[in-house]
Amino acid sequence: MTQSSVTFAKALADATRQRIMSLLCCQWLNVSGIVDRLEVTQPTVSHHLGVLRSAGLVAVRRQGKHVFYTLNQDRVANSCCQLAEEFAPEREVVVVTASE
Amino acid sequence: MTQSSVTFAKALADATRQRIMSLLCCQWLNVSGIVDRLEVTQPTVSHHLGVLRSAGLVAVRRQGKHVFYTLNQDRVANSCCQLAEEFAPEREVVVVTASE
DNA sequence: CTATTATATAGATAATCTTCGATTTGTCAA
DNA sequence: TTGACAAATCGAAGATTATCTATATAATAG
Repeated sequence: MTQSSVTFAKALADATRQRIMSLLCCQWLNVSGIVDRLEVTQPTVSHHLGVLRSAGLVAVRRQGKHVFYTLNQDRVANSCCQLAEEFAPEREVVVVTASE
Repeated sequence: MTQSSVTFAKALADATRQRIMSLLCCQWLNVSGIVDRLEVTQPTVSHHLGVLRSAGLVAVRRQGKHVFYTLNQDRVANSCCQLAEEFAPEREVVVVTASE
């Protein structure tokens, strides 16, 4: 059991945070863009983004006044595999790498 | 974002619970057996087992006065894949099924 | 430089979670 | 049936977390 596997699980252990992750999954969005799509305040979104950032799950890019975030899918995929390795070692869970 | 993906993440979002999961990973253990191997009390272990049970992550078997638990690796592996599908849809995370 | 807009941080509150000691429930042996 | 042991539940204390409002910081336009 590693520290990072607890950190990863904690980062996913909240419905609002998972909704933010879904939004950031395949696109860059700035904070206001996230706020517009959810029913929580801007500081709440910033808080959750901070948690995701601490867990290393998002990439950040500043552009003028805006700060854009996106989910780091590689980190998510690898962390999922790591969890499976720890707690389902008799199964084999892998990231399929496109062979071309 | 499904309900179960939050439930699963919450179940893993505690270090003590992950330690219990490690213990139950490849063996059946009764509650006292878990208590002996950790530094927490019996009610605490029972509580965590209840959380894991609610999340459908453990199998339970009563044997006389003892109640034995083991981790359901299939559930863990599938839940990990489900998380990856939701939050890393552009990666492909799969459970490799032994081809014989 | 000042006003405006976007985001982060601070501080407070309420809810949730972890843990414990005490008690109850379940199971068996005598 | 009673006594002993295993596990679950209860109830409370303390810690952590989620959320909000208010405020501070950062960036830009004028």
